[in-house]
Amino acid sequence: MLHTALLRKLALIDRLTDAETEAAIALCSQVCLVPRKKDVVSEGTNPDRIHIVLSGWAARYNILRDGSRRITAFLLPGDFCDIHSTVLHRMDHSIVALTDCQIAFVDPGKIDEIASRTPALTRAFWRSTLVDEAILRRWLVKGGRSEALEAAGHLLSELYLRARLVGLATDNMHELPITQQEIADATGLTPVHVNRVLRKLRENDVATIKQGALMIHDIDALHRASGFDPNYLHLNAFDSRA
Amino acid sequence: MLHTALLRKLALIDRLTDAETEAAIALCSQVCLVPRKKDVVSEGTNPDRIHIVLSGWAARYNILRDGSRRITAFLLPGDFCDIHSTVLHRMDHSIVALTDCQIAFVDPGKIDEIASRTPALTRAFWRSTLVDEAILRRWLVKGGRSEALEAAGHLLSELYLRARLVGLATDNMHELPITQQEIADATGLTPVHVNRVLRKLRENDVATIKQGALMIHDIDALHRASGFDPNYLHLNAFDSRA
DNA sequence: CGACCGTTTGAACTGCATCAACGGCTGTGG
DNA sequence: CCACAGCCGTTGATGCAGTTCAAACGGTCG
Repeated sequence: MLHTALLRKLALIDRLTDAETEAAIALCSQVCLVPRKKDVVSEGTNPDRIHIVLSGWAARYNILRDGSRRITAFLLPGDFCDIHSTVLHRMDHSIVALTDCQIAFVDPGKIDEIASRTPALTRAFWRSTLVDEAILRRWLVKGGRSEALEAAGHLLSELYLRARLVGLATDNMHELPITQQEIADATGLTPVHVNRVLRKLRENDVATIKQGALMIHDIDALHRASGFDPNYLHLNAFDSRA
Repeated sequence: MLHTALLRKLALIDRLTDAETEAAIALCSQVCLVPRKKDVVSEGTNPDRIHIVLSGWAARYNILRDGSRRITAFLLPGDFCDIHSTVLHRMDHSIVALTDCQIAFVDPGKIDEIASRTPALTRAFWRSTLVDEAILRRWLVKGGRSEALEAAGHLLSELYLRARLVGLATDNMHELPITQQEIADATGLTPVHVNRVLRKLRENDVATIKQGALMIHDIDALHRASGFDPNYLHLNAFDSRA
């Protein structure tokens, strides 16, 4: 199903009733295809639709003054592109499809409507935004002049876990449809150095990227090498609530 | 007034009725003093209160594996410390008072109550979170291996503007009660290099930090040098709404 | 089969880190 | 009122992780 990933993600975040689940599915009624390399939303525009990734991978990015690109988030199936535009009027960054993507576009009014009718769903959206913020903080912590291997390893750890969460990964591998250039844009390294770091991971039998797939040989070693602690993804957010 | 900064900030974000303003003021009824260098909230805890900075400066931070500290946000008067804890159960970072601070602590239930009674205020809080997220993204963009002068200059530009917004700055100067070490922790540079960068700004008659105050001699030069574009702070968020 | 895109490897360079020391200001206790 | 301690800012010398430039290799698609 197209909306599987979204429901999986919401289910992880909060317990939803059948009615709320229905409401979430209803959001995905209008779908468009965005081909690889094309912007889903562009900087400076004020989109009149909220976008949700249903299939494929996308990325949030800014173009820097020197023309290079900085990726600030990877968007997997189930992720919102721009709830921001419900309240902030202008995109301060762009979103590009890294693979061919199926994107649901939703009338912002519908979100407002949900906000008033199904509070639990609102809380789930709200929570999902806060998790996005936590991920951003973690990227900031990992990016700031810490070692290149740590930054890249951490990114792989996060993507692997997030892919698993929405059902995109098996025990020790998943599709990783991103180039080394894109890993470089996300970590702030050069593609050349990303290549060397990935080679080291391969040589140490930690993880291998081949033909668009990530194979993890030793997840513990990967987590150790990159200081990865999944707590920041707040996966058990609702388990611990009364 | 203690709550002036909070009201100024909310007023910038959204037009509020008198009743909503009253509700915001009511949030600040319980205040405690947190002395400089003491944690307001600590990582790993699940605070049962939401905290709002009323006076003084605070910072969000994580301790890295090597023992160093990474600051991920500066909190000025009017800023929320941890709305997160309304929905996410566990702090994945700490918050420390950089100066002696007056902090309002609010029962999370009160926030929920406001959410149902005064939707405009809820939207203002929501929007303020999204601005925080935008600031994080910008830090990520500026931090990722761009030049040290750009990173430091951008931080000063942002702090100056944010200080002005809540009434803490005059035309070309404001109190900047943070050490070079703290600028280093925020930019991912070493204190030594921060010092050299600040010297360069001073020598070029761009900006000077002296005795806990930032004097800006040439704001345009500062913005140019650091590629600062205030748009990401979404200051005119509500002006452009219908 | 050629063109293109992404990956891989090498060689030389550099911005920032690291280590180390000193100077100035502030507060504190004798 | 002075002496000392501690914190913060400043400056110099050296080294390295990652950049930059350049070139070759392999798969894939029209």
